[in-house]
Amino acid sequence: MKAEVGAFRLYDTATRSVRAFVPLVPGQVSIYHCGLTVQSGPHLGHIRKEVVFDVLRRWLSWCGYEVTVIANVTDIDDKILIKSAEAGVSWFAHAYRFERELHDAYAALGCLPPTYEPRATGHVPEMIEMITELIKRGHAYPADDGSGDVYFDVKSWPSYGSLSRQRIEDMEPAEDADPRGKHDPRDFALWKGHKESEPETASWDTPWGRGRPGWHLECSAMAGKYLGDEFDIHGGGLDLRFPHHENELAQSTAAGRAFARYWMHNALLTAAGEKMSKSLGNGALVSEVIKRFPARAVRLYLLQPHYRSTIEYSDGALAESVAALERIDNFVRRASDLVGAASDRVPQEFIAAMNDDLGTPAAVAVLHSAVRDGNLALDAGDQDQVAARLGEVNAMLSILGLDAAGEAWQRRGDDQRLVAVVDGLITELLKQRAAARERKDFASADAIRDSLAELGVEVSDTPQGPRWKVG
RNA sequence: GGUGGAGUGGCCGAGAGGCGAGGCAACGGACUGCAAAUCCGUGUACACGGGUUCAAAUCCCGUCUCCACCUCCA
Repeated sequence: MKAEVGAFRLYDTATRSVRAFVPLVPGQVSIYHCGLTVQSGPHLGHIRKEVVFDVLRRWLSWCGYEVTVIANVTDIDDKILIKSAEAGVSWFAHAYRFERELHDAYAALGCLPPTYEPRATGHVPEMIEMITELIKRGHAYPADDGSGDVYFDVKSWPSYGSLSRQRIEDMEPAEDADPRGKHDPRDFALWKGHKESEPETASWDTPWGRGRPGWHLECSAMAGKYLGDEFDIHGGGLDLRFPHHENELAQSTAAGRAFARYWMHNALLTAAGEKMSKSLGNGALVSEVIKRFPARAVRLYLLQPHYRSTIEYSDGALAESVAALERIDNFVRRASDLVGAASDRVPQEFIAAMNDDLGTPAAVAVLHSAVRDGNLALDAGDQDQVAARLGEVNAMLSILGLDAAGEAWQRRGDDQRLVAVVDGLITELLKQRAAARERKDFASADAIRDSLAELGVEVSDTPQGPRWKVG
């Protein structure tokens, strides 16, 4: 364990305060965060959550904890059924297609895969077990209207509303005002009875008739199955706090489980002043954004603000991150050329920043300052200092998931022999340019540089000789 | 109506009573055949109005604007 237990402090939505993080089991951390409903391609807001929890996981791992991360996939819900029907494909094909897109998006943004990613449809027995327990304890009831729905009885659970600090009496009545078989309009569905209009494959047998999982229940059931009755951190976007997380908390505790010890919510990404969302159709799809901006710069863009601050999406700000990352990469390249590999070392200020509720803004500032000091050492030709700063920069980049050589960014299929050939060809051209410069034939030298530039190869002269990169 | 959160320089974005985080951009300089990269220098910012204090972006009161959630949104 590199870090002192309790050194990491985390904002807990349930208590609305930053608390020392003390895990349930010493040396281990269990995290559950709500994954996506795979009804359409992920936008930048969705992936912000993945990046935030990826950094949390990397940080806790660096601190020496053994981290288990469970992120579910909601592969059945109203919207999946509706959209798949519109598209004329089966609901499971529709869900799986977007599940794959989600995986592509995490990988593109350098997120390590969760320890396990359970699907809702694979956990019906666990849900039935939980509903049975809730009915037995008097906190749930099958609908009176014979629909096959099963509801949670919010009035039977006095602490309902505690996570979001809302009182049942103050809640706005539901818009549709259709009480169906509910005892109270605020009761929510644990299980949804099968409807004639829905495909037969989208329903499962239960003691209450055929039907399908309710959204809230599936997370409680899966968190319980993989992390146990009590676990450390439950996360998700701020918009899930109510009703989703409130309902999960109510169900799980009403079923006799202690559930999450800390609730962590990331703020949302807005576009033109409004929440980026699937329903508004204003989402910048990850797949589109990474065509226009390097994915690592997108990740840096998402980590420069604190995870609890709203980010107002802008191309301009993203472009700034591209420039900032280029400066960091330039240092790493120049320093590595000079000193080769350097041993990792994480600065104390970086540790302090990360321990303070995952303070990535201050952590990134420490990174920039190490880069500046490293550049200074490079200009001075101080190899020891260059190596020291390079080791720090690499270590910090790795924790933030921004190290270009890290496993999350490794592209498969790069042909190393082809890379060697290209390097050889360009080096040959650079030799000719050097010869031209030697005889002060700058016109020829510039012509070579210009023709390489047309191919997208940027050449720059350094004290160690010419360097090239694909810009 | 209820519950949270926000308004900071040209831009992005931290901080939360006392030396102006950091980045991007701009301008000036050093270096360079020219560039690029890099470094150095240049800024009297905290929505508005009051108040508390030796000292307020930060605390208090009021006002304005914006965002999120209030039954299947990350």
